[in-house]
Amino acid sequence: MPELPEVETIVRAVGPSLRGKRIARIECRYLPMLRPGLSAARRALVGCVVVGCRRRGKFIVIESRGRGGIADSPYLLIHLRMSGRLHVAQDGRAVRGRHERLVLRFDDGSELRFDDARKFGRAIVTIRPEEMLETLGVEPLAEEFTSGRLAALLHGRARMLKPLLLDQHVIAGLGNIYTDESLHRAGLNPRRRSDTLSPREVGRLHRAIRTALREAIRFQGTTIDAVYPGGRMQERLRAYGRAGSRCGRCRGVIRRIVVSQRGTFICSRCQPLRGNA
DNA sequence: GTGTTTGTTAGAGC
DNA sequence: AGCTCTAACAAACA
Repeated sequence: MPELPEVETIVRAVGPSLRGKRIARIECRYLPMLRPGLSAARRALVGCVVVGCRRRGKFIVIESRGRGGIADSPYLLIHLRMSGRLHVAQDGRAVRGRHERLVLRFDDGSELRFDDARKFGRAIVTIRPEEMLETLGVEPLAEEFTSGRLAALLHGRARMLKPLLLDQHVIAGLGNIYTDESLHRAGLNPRRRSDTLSPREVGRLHRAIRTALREAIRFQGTTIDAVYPGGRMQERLRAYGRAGSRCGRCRGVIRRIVVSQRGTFICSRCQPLRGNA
């Protein structure tokens, strides 16, 4: 479950080593993951040079350029979903992952490898990335994501906070971990209706989302066993995955509940549904 | 076997 | 009509 901080970490790690490389070959071992198909992907991308690698929500956006100039810039969009992993192998012969699905080989012999145990991940080749990305909501770390902007998003609908924050069309990048972390830091109950928050509460939530995400990026994300190894944020999570342990703020106990079919971790003391200013 | 995860979609309900 | 919620689904693993 790589979320915004994990995807950002991957982009920062992989992006610089991708730029300037020419795609020489594409192999795909699980065809349903690749749209619109392997032969179309090869036609579009082979021979192109990678010119950019960035993140939008939980998407990794790889921009390339062919010989044809500005009109000829195909994109590869990658979504890791639950179990996707991405890394660059400098030597094409280095050990392969156990669930390797897609490999871009570059003309210098290095490879970009997409490994995905559960096959939910997707790779999309397109010359119009906006079509995939324009339905995404605001970037929570962008300047435009102000407290006022969040207030409008919350007050404009009457939904429970948790499913609202998880909705990629509203805010792009939060998943189960950082939604729970943000709500805990803000002292808000995940079942709280979005249009009942006071301006102070909106401000707390705004700050909580941004600090939780920034801290997670600083610690290179949360290690999720074999799915996403390497980050150190799991040591700093305050609610997610901590059922039974004490809340670091109020000495309450973190409990696991289910909200909109998702496992949800809250402190029932400092995240009450009512009576919280 | 059971539970867990993401995002999309279909259908129900208000 | 439009919004919201729920269930189902894809698939693997501990």
